[in-house]
Amino acid sequence: MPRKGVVMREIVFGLVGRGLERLVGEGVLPGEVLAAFPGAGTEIKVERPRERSHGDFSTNAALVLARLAGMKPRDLAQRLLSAMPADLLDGVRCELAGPGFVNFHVSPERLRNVIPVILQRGADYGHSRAGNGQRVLVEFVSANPTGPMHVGHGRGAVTGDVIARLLSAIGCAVEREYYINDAGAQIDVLGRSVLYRYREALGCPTEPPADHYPGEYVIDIARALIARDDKKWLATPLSGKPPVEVVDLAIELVMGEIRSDLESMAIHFDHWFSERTLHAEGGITRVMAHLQANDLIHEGVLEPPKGREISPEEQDDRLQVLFRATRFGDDADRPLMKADGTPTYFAADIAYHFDKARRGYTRLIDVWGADHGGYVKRVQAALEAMTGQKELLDVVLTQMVNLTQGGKQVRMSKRAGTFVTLREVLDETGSDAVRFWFLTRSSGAGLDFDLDLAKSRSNDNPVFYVQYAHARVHSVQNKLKERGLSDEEGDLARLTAQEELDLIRLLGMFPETVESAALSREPHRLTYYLSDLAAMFHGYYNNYRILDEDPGLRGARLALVRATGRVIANGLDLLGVSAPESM
RNA sequence: GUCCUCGUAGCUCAGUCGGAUAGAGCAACGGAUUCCUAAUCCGUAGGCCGUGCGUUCAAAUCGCGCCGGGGACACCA
Repeated sequence: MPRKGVVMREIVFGLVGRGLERLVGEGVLPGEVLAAFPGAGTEIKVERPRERSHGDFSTNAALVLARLAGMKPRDLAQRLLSAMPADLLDGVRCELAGPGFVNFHVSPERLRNVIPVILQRGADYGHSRAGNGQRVLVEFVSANPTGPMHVGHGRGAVTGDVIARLLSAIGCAVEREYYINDAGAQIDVLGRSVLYRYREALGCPTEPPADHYPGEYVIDIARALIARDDKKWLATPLSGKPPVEVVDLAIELVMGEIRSDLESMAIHFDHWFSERTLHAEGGITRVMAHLQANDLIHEGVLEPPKGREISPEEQDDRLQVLFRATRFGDDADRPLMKADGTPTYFAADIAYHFDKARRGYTRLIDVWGADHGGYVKRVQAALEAMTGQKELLDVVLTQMVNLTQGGKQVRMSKRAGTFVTLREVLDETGSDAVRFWFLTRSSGAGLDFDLDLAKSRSNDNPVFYVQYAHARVHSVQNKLKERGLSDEEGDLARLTAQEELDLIRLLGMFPETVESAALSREPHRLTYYLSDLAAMFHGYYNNYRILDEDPGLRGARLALVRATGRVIANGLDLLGVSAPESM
């Protein structure tokens, strides 16, 4: 009898692996085939067939290896079939199918085994060690401290946080980091914007600075500045660099808002990394020296941008310091120094990412808005230049969020200061709706967020749909007590209906869903899984009485229902969404 | 012009980094309620997977070329 807790998929991998070993031993196949299997480098796969009649698992091994063996695929498949060890075959029926697939049908007895496994492992079910203890740093949000978060930032926030949760679940050591761009030109703009509103509030208005942030929040900061410093800054000019004391207060207040928004969505960071520390601690000079020493910097003239017309006056023929990004696959060499002698944002970003690498993470993940997509190559290029490591950094890009209400689009414009903030949306719909909804699409696809639907208590609202499935699980159990029915262990063999076996199969796929969502950095896979699971459960619930009079059957169905509730709860937990027991 | 991204049912999108007869939700149409929450479910209909070539035993998936949408393209971040 196979051990409880061993995932079915692993057993099938074992079957195929041992079968191949034997064929190698018999000289049918060359030894190399074993080196790769079941790693990533092989074409040989064990997968879940779409078609149910094709079984629970299927392998293409014979199709892939037919040429190497000099045999027809079906003949090789037949050899593989007879080479598989009988001791692992308990409850698994294998057959040759199609052009040379070997299909594995798992018996109902074996399938049902997952129910006690889920109930035993509880909150741990779905967790694994597939991540192999890797140290991963996920950097996300990193919204500039120049204004409140908008919904687009929110999407990045949820995406990053759930990627981090998923990676933890598969056994990675994950840390979350927020990069604060608290140095640079946009911060000066913020400072001047505050001074402008400050003078306005004190009754000494001036012309607004050429570039300024129009939002209400700037006025709030100005008021706070008055409260703290009174008229101290009235004589300060609105051009040039604003005083540090003013800028720092502004950053502190804006970051306070951002932190509280994140807090409302239960997003916690391990590190808040300030760009200023890079400048202060010489990180940038270190990077420049390193690049210089490796002949990765040269002086050159920047090619004019291709996308727009450049007037002759605008044209810049100046020699400047460029990083040889083209050596690492980027389209152009990128500037490291501004005309005023200060480093570019890119230079700081190299230093920042190099700093991450030096902290010893085996993997870096950045979540950016899609509008920064053009930036991916150069940062990856720089990181490779600094560390010699390729593919250390994964960048996940999130597309825009369109807010709608009653079918009409809610217009957002940062320039006009009328954008709808994340805070407003959170107050309107709540964290659960926002978190779940932001993951109902792959991050690369645009997303419509319907404010009305997201807070509606209807089956059209995917959040409620899944949460309600969970609530139902508990509602049945309450009913059981209410009626004073006995809660016996039940006989799982009584679960013979097609719907029951399908539900059980789906429960068994939860761990691999978590794993694939984590490894591919695609949290939406989990969202889809939960919606499917909820749908299947609702269907089952509607067509079968859980609280049957027969205690044996009742107990079995209750176990299935509880296992389903467990999986939904675990899944929602990975999404950071609550699993209410009643609604 | 270059790079990124997307193109799948009327609409919004999945499709597990090549698998066997391409899925879901919404919308449309037809049903289910003396019953554990109808906040739910069941059924019908709907497709040249943008397009052409190529790679392969096998392509919605990979490569190249077009077509179309979105985004990014010098010392802003």
